[in-house]
Amino acid sequence: MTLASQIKHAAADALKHLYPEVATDISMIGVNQTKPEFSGDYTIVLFPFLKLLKQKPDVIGKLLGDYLVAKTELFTSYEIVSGFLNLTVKDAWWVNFLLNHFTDTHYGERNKTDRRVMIEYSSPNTNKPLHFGHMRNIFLGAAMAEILKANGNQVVKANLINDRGIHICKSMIAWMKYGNGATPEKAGIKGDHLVGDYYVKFNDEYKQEIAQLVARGMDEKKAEKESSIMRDAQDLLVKWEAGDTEVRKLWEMMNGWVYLGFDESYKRLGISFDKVYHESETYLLGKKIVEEGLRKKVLFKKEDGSVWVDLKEDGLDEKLLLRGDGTSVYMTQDLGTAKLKYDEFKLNQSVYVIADEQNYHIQVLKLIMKKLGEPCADGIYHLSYGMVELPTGRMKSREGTVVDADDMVSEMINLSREQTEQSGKTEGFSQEELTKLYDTIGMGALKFYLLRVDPKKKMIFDPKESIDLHGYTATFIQYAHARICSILRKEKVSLTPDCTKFQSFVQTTELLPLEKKIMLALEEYPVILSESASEFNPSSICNYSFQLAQMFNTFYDAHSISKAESEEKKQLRLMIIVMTASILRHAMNLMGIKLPEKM
RNA sequence: GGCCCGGUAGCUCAGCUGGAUAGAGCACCAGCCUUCUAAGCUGGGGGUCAUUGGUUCGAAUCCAAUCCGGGUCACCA
Repeated sequence: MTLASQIKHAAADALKHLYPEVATDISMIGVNQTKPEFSGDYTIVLFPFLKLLKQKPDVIGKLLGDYLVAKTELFTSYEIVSGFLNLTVKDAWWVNFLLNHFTDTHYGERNKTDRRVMIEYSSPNTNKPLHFGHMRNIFLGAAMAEILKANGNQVVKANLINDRGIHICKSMIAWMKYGNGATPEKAGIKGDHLVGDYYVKFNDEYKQEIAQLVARGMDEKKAEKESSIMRDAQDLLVKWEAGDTEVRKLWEMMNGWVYLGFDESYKRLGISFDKVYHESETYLLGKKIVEEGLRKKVLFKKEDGSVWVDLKEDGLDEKLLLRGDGTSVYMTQDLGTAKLKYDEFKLNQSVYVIADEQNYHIQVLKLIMKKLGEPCADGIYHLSYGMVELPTGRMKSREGTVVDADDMVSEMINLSREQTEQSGKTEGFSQEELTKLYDTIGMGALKFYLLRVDPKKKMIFDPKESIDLHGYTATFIQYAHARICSILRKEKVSLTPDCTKFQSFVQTTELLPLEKKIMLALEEYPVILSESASEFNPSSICNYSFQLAQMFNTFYDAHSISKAESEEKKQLRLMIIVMTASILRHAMNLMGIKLPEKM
């Protein structure tokens, strides 16, 4: 149990003893960290009790404070300041806490349970390379997977590849018309980029054709339908659905190029999946569910043969589930995949990392599953995140106005190299070590940049401004960690000392405010970790890590560790920094960010 | 128009289960390297927490209305 909740319970017990005739409730007790301008560690707010206990805050505070100091082993003293009871925790408690946990490299984690969670993320289309927005999705998914694991869940990381549909046919048509048999090898570029270029090419040609038709006096709507290149793409989709061997062969070849490109990008980003679904393999499954729904009369058929669900009583509209010609729509395949995931892995929860523009879609998906009586319905959770936009507005692959993921990674690694060289910190590293270091710093900065913001908020990224390596960044945390490692190296203390070391430590001198401040933060980590899981928000861990690193840096400047005032202080501080480094490593590992021992 | 999300310092964001004088980073100004890594530290200026009303001992936080921005409401995915 955390210290804050121990205090809460102690206070609840105290109130029961002091006011046995009044029914006090633990939920009334607010325990916060004491503001730095007052003395004390934790504060109990007294105002909520005034009415109930019919006494002044000073009276209640004195009774409560006296009781807590006398009857618990937690506190040395208290102070009442205008309705706030500030409690000072015994130094011995902190020292004991430190001795018990400073070598625990899994501090804050919860025990494994049987709870099974799938988290689906990335889920790319195979007609274009990954861009900056996809990276937010990917890092969010990967970080949440690790955070959920650390909180005891069994996690399956899944990727659903959107490998069929009209958008892929567009790239194929453009390649056939203008490609002259180009391949990634011949062109010397990654397959996903090559295919993406033809997707852009298609749209350029499409727009031109429409412009020409409109110039000849056709209205725009009609022109969009009459466009020959669009018709070609639609014909291609029909052939694909019919299983035309030539079309399937081309489709397989071009998708193959894209997969190789994706694999390379994923590898560079340090991302992996336990299970990969392809929409081409799952899109038919939904039809069965729809037929079942028709039998159960949950769904209905219109005259033209199309199948619908009526969501009016839920405040929504009618939603199409199957076209008149019997082909499936986006929702159809999602119904199928949702059930497939559930049946295959017996999930308690199925998390979808998808941009907030699809809030409505997922809401409807969940609702339909519920109406159909599918048990997977309750477990569906949409981790909805805001889009990454450019200062000029949304990124559009079609128009080629995107920040490319591969380019961004290269730029970040370059930037970290430049800054390292500039500050003359390359000494003592081999070329190989430097390459690794630049990757660690560059990728760390990139991941942190995208994870430090609350997922549900949209972000604006200006490509003209490079991502900073100072201030609220991964670099800052990495630097603090490297500093700690440097001290430990010199003191010949392992990053993960064996737990018997320091056990003979005895504390005789009072803890300094800065020492206690860091310990307070260390103690809080488990709460941060579990909240970030329940709220599906990695940014709170970024925030916490930055603050902890900042506290260390302040401490580092104010007090020496190697040359502490006494051997006792040195031992204490070594334990503090061992645990600080350990938590920073743990927290950043969840984000997929590595912390170097030297930089 | 209906529904959903957002609006906090010049910029990017924390804080939101109501609590003490609203916090960081960037940028700007002034200091700090013969002493454990200055990718750092200390201090300073900078705020009508979109607006108005309500709830109460107390509101950035809860409620209502309004304004602004975005998303969505396809036989696209």
